[in-house]
Amino acid sequence: MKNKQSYLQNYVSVDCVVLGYDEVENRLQVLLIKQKDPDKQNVDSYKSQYALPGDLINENESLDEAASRVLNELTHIKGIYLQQFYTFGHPDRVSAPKDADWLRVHRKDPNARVITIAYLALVRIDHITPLAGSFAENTIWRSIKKIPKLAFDHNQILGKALEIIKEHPEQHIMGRELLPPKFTLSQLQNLYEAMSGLQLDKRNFRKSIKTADYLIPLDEKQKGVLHKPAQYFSFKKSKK
Amino acid sequence: MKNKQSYLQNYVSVDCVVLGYDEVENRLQVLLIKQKDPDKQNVDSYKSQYALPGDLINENESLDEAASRVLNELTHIKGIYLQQFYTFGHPDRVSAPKDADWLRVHRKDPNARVITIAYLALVRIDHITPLAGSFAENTIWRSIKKIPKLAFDHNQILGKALEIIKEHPEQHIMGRELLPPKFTLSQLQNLYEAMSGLQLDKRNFRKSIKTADYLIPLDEKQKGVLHKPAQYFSFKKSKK
DNA sequence: ACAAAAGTGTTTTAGATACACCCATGC
DNA sequence: GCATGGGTGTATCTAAAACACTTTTGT
Repeated sequence: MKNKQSYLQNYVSVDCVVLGYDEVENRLQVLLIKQKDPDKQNVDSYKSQYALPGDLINENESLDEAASRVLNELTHIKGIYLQQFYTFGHPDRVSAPKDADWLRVHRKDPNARVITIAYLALVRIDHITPLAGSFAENTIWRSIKKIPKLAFDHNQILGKALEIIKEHPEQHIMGRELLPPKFTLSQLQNLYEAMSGLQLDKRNFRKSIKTADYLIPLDEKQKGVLHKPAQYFSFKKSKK
Repeated sequence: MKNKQSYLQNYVSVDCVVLGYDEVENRLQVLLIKQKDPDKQNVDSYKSQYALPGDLINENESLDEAASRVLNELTHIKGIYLQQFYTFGHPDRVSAPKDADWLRVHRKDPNARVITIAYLALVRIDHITPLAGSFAENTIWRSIKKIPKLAFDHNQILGKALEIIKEHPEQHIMGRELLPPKFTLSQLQNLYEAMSGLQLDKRNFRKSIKTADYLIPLDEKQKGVLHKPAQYFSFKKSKK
């Protein structure tokens, strides 16, 4: 019987793709952290990079719990729904030269392989206020149209996340509080458009969302707008 | 800066859900291995169990490569397409009493956590002949309707795999050689039915698959059948 | 009165569903 | 001639797509 399993252990991390819906600009932004500069005296030529919030898992937590904890430690975001979507484990995924400095400072064994389970979350961008923590120097929202070069293989991870929400926008809208408790149908349509990247016809959109009966019409209208005021709606509570 | 990552390493494994389509019985079966009995003198009360083929990953292989290698080592199956579908990492996923004996024999640290990336493959059951290897004592095909109790959390992993193919049968049919190179439309319909678990109407099925143009009609018919001979078809080569 | 977004219906098209009989072959 | 599975068409329903004008408010 072979014994090759004896010492073959690996680092395991989680990475979080947090997409924030910016209703005003009608676009999705991704939450990135800027890696903290370590003491420059010790580490020459260190260049901090942007990265997805992510870190190694702890011993007695599930992967889902790890994702929540790590996101909280780096950005102080709490209580959002994170969904696992893919696992990245190429042997070289953290061994690009651009990442060497960070690893040298933050890992006992900078050359070790790291396998990462990627998570996806969608939030209202004005609903949470990230606050950098742990090794995050600060946090920023970046439009998904203008993604900088990220640490490790994070561009690839983000790309896969964006594919997923484009394919199934509807699955990521209900019950995620991406809109205020009371919203207009135009707001909802804008959200769908931002997620799918498509333009939708107003009448057809309204027909289709009324067929699927997500919505409760409210006895309340917009006020103070310089056009015909829109009716407000809210989501039905999930049927389960 | 915290250093908690220092020694926190984990075992990482891959597990393969290989589903074999049995055309004669028109059903899907899953490939299981029977864990090899170690020397009974040393390990009392060892009970071998059925399990999905899976093992720890090696150092310099990608996850996809690991899945192929592990499957080959345990069953001598080669060259089939394996697709990652979910990662299971609950801290207790390998710590049930039923699994303790196996771990004691096969792992340096039997209490260590193991995170596993699960893979899915679909094959023609008469197209491959598994041959047990490594710690597999033998291999068996079991109908997905009658799954025994499996090692670790493998029942859960298999359940998730079956959900996935039920939801998107069409994605797992093209280009997987689940049928002979020449096949009849009834054979194809049976395959869809086995994968989706649904009964389909013959005329409607034929209409829909001819709309989507997967198929090349061949100038060849069944021979020797005691009914009207069916025309053969083959798949178009993938368009890419 | 004008600007700005809200709101509203009909027609067309395509795809999904339901359904029943004749055909070619081997024995 | 009979048993067996192969093969075919139409009517209906539903969902998606295209498309333009009137309404209500604030200024």
